[in-house]
Amino acid sequence: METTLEEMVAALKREGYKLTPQRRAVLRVIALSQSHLTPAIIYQRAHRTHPGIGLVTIYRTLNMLHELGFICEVCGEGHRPSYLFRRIPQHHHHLVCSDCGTVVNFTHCNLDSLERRLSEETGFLIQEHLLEFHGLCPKCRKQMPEQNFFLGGKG
Amino acid sequence: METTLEEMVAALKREGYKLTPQRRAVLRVIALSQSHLTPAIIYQRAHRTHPGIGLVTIYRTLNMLHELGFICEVCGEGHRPSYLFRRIPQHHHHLVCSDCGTVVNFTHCNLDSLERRLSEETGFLIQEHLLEFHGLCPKCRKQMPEQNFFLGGKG
DNA sequence: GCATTAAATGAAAATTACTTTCATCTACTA
DNA sequence: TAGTAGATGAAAGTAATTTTCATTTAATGC
Repeated sequence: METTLEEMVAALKREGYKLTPQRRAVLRVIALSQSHLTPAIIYQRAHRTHPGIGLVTIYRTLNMLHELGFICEVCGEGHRPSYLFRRIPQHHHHLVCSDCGTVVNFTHCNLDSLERRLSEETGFLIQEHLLEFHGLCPKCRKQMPEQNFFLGGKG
Repeated sequence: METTLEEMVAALKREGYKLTPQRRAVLRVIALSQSHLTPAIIYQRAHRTHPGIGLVTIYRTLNMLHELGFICEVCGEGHRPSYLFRRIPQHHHHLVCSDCGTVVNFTHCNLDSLERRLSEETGFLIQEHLLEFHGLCPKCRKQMPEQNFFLGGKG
């Protein structure tokens, strides 16, 4: 069901990539986190178990993992991309905590009928969609009770 | 119904901003385009009617317009942000042509029930969502008939 | 119209995020 | 265990954006 660190390792080898300690370190950081991580954060963490790792290696490993489909990009309104272990292989989207960064996956976006309607109305050939929900996870919600009154979106 | 260039100009003045020829040039470029534009493209176009305009001014004007809510950001999977005249003031989303960049707005995303379900299931307080459809507009679709066979999303 | 002034501008430098280059190293294969 | 293709990291390079600051100018009041 859920992709594991071991499966990632196996896939890397299968695809002909070498399994270096640096790559292991990056994989570990990604597989252990429930949040979306920037390259800089991944670098910091990987550095703890593997001092001497270079930021370049982080970028290269992220590219590789993205191409292999093991990580997702979180977009969050025009800022720099951050990355996330793709725990479930099927089509899904993310519910992102804007405070701590925790991400919950959800499948069944039910956008098919909307997609069909838009396609008919506009003549567009729709190829993909991007959907993300942003808010506060239960923990962060408790820590900021005043925020609970703010229910408005961006309009 | 639709926001006009004149309304933008009026709002700027109302908010205490000065109406400089540079700002006029940027407003014009944005109001005339049906696509999302990068700062670099806006710079190029504004340069035609106002040679000597600096790229810094583009960035500053875009920030201002974004804060005032006159432009939307288009995200498109982790790349650099590009901007778009917010023609309709209400909550809406974008259908973006991945070839020519033309954007069609649509309201009624019908995400309320999904949002409620997710909120119940996860305990998240959902504050906003990000939704974009990407595909080929009718014109570009005709120009690349071979693309019509590619209907798969990112899975 | 004209002086005043706070805000806006643009050149240049600084910053940030990322990519490329290249000499060295190392995980894997035979 | 040697050979080798692929991986690494330091350093340089690139691109996008921001900051700094001296100069200019749009709007206001006279």
